[in-house]
Amino acid sequence: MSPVRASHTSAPAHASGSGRSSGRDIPPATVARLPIYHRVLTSLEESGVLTVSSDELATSCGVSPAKLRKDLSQLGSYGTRGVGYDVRFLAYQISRELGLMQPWGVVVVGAGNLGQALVAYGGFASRGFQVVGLLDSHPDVIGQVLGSREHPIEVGPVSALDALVEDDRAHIGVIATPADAAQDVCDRLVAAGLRSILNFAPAVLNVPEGVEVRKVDLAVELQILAFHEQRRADEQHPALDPTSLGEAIYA
Amino acid sequence: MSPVRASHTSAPAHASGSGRSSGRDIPPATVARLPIYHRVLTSLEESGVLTVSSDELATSCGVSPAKLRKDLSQLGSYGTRGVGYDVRFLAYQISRELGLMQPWGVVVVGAGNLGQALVAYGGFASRGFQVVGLLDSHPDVIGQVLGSREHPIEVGPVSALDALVEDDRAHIGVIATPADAAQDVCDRLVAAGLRSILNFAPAVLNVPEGVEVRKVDLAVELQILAFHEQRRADEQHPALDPTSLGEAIYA
DNA sequence: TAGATTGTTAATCGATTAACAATC
DNA sequence: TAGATTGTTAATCGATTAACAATC
Repeated sequence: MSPVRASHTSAPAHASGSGRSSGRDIPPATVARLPIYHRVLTSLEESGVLTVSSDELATSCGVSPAKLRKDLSQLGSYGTRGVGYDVRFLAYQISRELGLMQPWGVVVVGAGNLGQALVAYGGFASRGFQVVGLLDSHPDVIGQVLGSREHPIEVGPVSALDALVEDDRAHIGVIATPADAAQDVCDRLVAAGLRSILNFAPAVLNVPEGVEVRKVDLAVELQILAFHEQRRADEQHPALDPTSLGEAIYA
Repeated sequence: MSPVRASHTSAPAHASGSGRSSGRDIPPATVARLPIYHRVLTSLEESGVLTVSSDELATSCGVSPAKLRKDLSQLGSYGTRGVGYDVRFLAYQISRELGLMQPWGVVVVGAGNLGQALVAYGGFASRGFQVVGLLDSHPDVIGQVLGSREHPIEVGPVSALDALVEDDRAHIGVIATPADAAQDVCDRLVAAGLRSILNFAPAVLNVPEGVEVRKVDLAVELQILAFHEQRRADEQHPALDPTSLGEAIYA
């Protein structure tokens, strides 16, 4: 059985051009949307849908048809004028572009509430990512078996990092520690050889050139929502701006 | 004791111009960075730092000095040429702009792994957000007491939503359900009157005009990292592109 | 052929950057 | 006054959008 990467068996005959995805240098904004397209396409595929137009797919993905077509055109000409896109083929091309043809190993550092929830969540395994390590520095938690019933995992020491990377088991590092430990953990991840980091800690990370850091920050998201929430309140009571609020209330 | 919003006691004498923040219509990209500036400023304030230059603050926030100054200038002229920014005053102005002068109530729907981790996390309360409800539709979990030791919370039925919004206790809705329940929960949140939603479910939400939805998606973040990870692998083995990989390996 | 839909172009919009005049 | 640093301007860059020629 040859690896999936090598076989283009799922590509229909109208596959255009090179196997190597054409465009090169895909805009970051496009890359950030590809996972959505991929998920919706996978879902359509499971529903037995064979073809979609850019209009239909765009609606399902919550983007404009123009944006969708522009994005997809970055990957190549995978649609058929007058017909639309072959669901299965397009899903395949996007998964190839995203690097989903192979499973990536994820090591989570920090086995607190968040780390535990992440490994128990199932969100990793379901999309082709495998949790290859759950590490913590606290002696009390090391050795505990956490994770889900299907994917139990024993908490290891942070010192296990190097071996995981060395053996090509870990490819992506996830920081799920408190903020004050984040930079130190980040430095260890980079020192171990990782170049892809997902940071859940509310901290700004310093990384050398070439390291890709994505950040997920609950407080930031809530504060952005608070901003809009306040805007709405302001609009409904335009007179009650902070300068005059005191007088307005206590007049 | 008058409400904090009404008193500008913390503003130093050099406060320029109106109490109402000047610029209006702050660019979304700027709004998204304000929480970072605010957090770093708060941290500086706690360290007893009185003044920062845009260069120092920018470095701490991981942005360029030009971008920082541009962002801050959207709020007003809160700096002093030749000196820098008064840490306390700037933190105050940003918190006012972000709507952090008042506590916002957050209702979390979905008391599974993720929902539990969120309410136990402490990330809410620490930044002026209060979890006013943890709701679920599953009879087994309703009534359970979850959350942290400091902030225990009983799981309630989803039907409790309307009262929470009606009583002005809930302002932001968080969706922590599986993907297939997300749209339904979203519809209920909107119907109950919420206009600010944070979605952790891997689903595209349809919302009416005027509703602000922020999305946090673990799988999306990981797939973006996978894309970069694959790019790096491609660069190191340029010959082993998918088209020729089979032959290359099995030659 | 007629109808449908893609892929691409050109225009617009917004965000970033660099440079510097204003000014503390 | 001299040195430092902001706030703003203008240039650049990237992303979005609308429109349509290409083509199935």
